Amino acid sequence: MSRPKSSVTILDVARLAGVSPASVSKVLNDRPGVSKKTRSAVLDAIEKLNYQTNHIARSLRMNRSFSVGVITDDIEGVFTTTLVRGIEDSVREWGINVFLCNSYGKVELERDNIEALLAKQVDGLILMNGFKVTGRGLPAAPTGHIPVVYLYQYSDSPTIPAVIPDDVQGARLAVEHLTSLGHRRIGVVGGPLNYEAVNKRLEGYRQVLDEQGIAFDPHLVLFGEWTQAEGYRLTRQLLELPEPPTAIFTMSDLTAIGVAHAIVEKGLRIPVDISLTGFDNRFFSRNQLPPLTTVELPLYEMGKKAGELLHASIAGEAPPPQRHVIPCRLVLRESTAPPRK
Amino acid sequence: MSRPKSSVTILDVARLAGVSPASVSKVLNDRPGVSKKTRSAVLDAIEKLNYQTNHIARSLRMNRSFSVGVITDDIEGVFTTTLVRGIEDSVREWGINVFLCNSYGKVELERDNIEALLAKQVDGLILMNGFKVTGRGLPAAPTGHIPVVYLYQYSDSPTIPAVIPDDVQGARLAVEHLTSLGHRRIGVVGGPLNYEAVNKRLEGYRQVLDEQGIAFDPHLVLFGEWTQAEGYRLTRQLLELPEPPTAIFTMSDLTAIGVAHAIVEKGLRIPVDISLTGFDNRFFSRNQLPPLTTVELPLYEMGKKAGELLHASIAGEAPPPQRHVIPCRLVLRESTAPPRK
DNA sequence: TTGAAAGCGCTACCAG
DNA sequence: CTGGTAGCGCTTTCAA
Repeated sequence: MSRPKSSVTILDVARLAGVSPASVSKVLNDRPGVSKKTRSAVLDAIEKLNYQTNHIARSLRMNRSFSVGVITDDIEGVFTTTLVRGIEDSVREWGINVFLCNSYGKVELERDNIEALLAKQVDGLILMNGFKVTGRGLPAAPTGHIPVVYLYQYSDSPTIPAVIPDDVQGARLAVEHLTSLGHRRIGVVGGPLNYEAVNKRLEGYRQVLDEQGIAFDPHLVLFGEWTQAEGYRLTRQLLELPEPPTAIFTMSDLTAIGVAHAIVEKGLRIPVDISLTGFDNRFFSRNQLPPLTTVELPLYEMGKKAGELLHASIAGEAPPPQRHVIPCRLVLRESTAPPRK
Repeated sequence: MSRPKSSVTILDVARLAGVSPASVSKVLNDRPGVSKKTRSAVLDAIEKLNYQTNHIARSLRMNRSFSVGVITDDIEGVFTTTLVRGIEDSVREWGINVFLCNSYGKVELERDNIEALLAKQVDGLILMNGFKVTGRGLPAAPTGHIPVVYLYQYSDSPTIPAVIPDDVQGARLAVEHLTSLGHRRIGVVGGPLNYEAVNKRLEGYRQVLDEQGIAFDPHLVLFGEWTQAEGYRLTRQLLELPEPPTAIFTMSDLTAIGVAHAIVEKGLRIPVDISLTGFDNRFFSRNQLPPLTTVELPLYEMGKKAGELLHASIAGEAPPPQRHVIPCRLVLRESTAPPRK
């Protein structure tokens, strides 16, 4: 059960260098007040002994663990790993490691995870969500005095900053692209209306319409589940309109597959007869026939931002507790073209 | 920089309960040698003060951090998160948390990560891989005395146990299903031959052929990249054979999409004219037309097993340093049927 | 500039 | 069964 304690300590280094442990510590932490001579002696000894800091001891003393916790509702969610990669890349620069926990979206598990992470003395917490419907209030357990940030998750709490994609701007990107091509009748195949993201994207759509002087036609915008089947169903509806759209703005790449099926089935061609845009830039969208023009979510950047925010809070710089909105990017492929005359 | 140390310690508990810190510790750790009375007094005090163990202090004292490190080559790999979920679920039972690190497949980064994790005094390490070509030797940095296990990664090191899927058995599942349906000419669209998994799956294929008294026809088995395009290309080749196969065993679901394209393009129907099986059970395989019969990789179970193995090693039960092969599962859908007579 | 010493919160030994 | 106490490896204060 107990493990060998072979490791060399700061004391060993001090002895070899002929100085005190205090000086070694100063060198290790780049603190002032140590002579060139002492410094190099210490460095030599560290090298010679292959000394490695024991972070546990340091953590106990400093009351700071140099680790943060990340709790996700859905570790297998399609957006999760890119977000985590961003977090990891940003905090690693500060010598911080991340504990990853999965809560399966269960409150009790989130509570257990928070408590476990707190006991491990994490310096901060990121609560993350693949695709959450609406904003959320406080975490499932009190998080004490450590900073918390929400990632891909609207925050209802005034004290907790949230990092989210700019859904309004993302939608604008797609719709502006379509209008600039000359489209005036642009259909919308959206997700469920109880998603904040769906409302934001709708807002972006309407903004562009307004700016272009295009009247909003409610028959042209339909909402439903985030599925292929739903995309198919809604699109059939759209195509049966007396005056069908010449382009369709879809709010998810997965749904867009169903949209494409319905279009093709109707004997129409993409993009000649009808243009199509997706959202998310999932891996398969480049392999669609034709390759799908879509809006890329800034997942990696969001993860990085969340890490930076958390680090800033840990370092004491209170970040403005607000929404941090990260812009999306348009990925042009071959599913869009000017409308037929 | 320094944070408030509001936390209540074991000493506070001891004082309130009117006992010694030693007794509190015993209660906390379920150690024998404490009377019912003392025990309940302690429990009361813990409750009253809302005491939370400081794991850092405990770790320093016990030389054991109750955390393990997981290093992955590719955090965004399609198999990664399910593996991690398995690990997490298994080690959580033991009060262990996981540090997740991404090495991008770079040796230097793996080394840095190992060193950082060692400094954090992790109790063990799991090195994980999405889809690695062949076996690997030692980790990129010495791991000291802590146990290491490879996950989804063949091991060339006699001292490091590896958890891998049973590719032979998985292939057998698919091919036996096909032969039991009556197929005798079964084509193979495989991945690159330098992958261990590809060779194993080929072995499974040949085993079943042998058992069924079907002659191995080298013209029927083709290998190439793990892509859709390659599946398409190889299948066209297969279909131009003087005596084309009545079924195709594909070694990845992604490739199978290309295979299906080639079949349909040729005017053949799945499964009426030709049966098709995939491998991996990726999320999209159920949405193929027709839904794809495929072999599911036991990713979650593999993660669990790796966690268990690691925990056993940490607890001192030296695990047999060998391959731990986890069986696959056949997912029957609609892309397979008896051959036409 | 240096180092002696006091702990951080906990566990484990050992004497009562 | 109980509790006093040493000490895990480190940082930090403070006096020299």
